[in-house]
Amino acid sequence: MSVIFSKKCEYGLQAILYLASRNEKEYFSAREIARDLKIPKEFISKILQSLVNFGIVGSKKGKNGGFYLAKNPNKIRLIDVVEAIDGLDAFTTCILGFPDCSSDVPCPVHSEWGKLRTMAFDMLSSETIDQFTEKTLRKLNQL
Amino acid sequence: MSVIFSKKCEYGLQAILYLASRNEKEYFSAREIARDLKIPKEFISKILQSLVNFGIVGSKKGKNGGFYLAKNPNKIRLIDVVEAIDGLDAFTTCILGFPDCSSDVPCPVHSEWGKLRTMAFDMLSSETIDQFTEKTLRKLNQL
DNA sequence: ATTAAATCAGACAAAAATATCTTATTATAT
DNA sequence: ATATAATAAGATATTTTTGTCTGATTTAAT
Repeated sequence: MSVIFSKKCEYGLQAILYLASRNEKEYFSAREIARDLKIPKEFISKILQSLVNFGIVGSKKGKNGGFYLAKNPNKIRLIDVVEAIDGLDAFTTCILGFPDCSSDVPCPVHSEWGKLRTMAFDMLSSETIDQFTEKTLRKLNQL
Repeated sequence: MSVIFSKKCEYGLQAILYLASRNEKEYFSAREIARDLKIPKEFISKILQSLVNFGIVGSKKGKNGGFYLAKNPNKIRLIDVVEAIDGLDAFTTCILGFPDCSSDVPCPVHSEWGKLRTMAFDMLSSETIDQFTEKTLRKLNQL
């Protein structure tokens, strides 16, 4: 299957957008995030833990604890989340998997795809989470 | 890991480009394709078989047999190969995996990413294999 | 005719991604 | 103090993807 983000990364982005779009509480537990986004609880829990290690998300243990954004949403870029979860290999390695593809000895589709990939990277790099919070809220209300 | 094409699809595209760029023989065996492209023989064999079923590649059994392009390279679009191997789901399903994402109830990044994905789709749809044969030949000579 | 070399089909194996379970630790509410 | 509910960490299980093996059939060269 062709795919752009791994499931982990999809879920991570969803969770980040979820956290950013709700400010009625300080902490959101993995349980409620999982319920609302229909993601396995233990899985999203693991993903959030790794985002905690990257400093994007914060957590509080114990009863009534949970997760929260550790940074201002206007300081979190989509690419940061992608990098934390999936890494940036997809933006640097050869799109066709030719082992020795480089700018010097490019694979046949190198330059064409390079453009597209650069666009994707730039888009992810320029767009911050806060730009999507309204839209996310609207979306969550529909679920 | 974020990724655009599956390994199968990468290998399939590589093999198609390989076939299109060489015309010194009529048939190329899975063995030599695998050797030159450094792909496991049985794996590329399976992939080529599925491309045969889609009518993109033809095959001849028996000694000195092998695979060949069943169509003129200027009639084979990159998207055809992708579709045959990975399907087109990546171009239609929600990029963030929101289960109920649609144009009516779009996910937060729907329209932004929609543009990019449409571009990718258009690029793959407009580009045919013959446009890359020279480049592929150059690439293969370097291996 | 026989042998060698190829595709084809299907079963099997290994690795990676996704998902679940279990236990420990922490913090709040009662 | 105790019970409850949360994160954290690590082991385990399942599923999907990737890769391998075996045998059948086909074709050409010898």
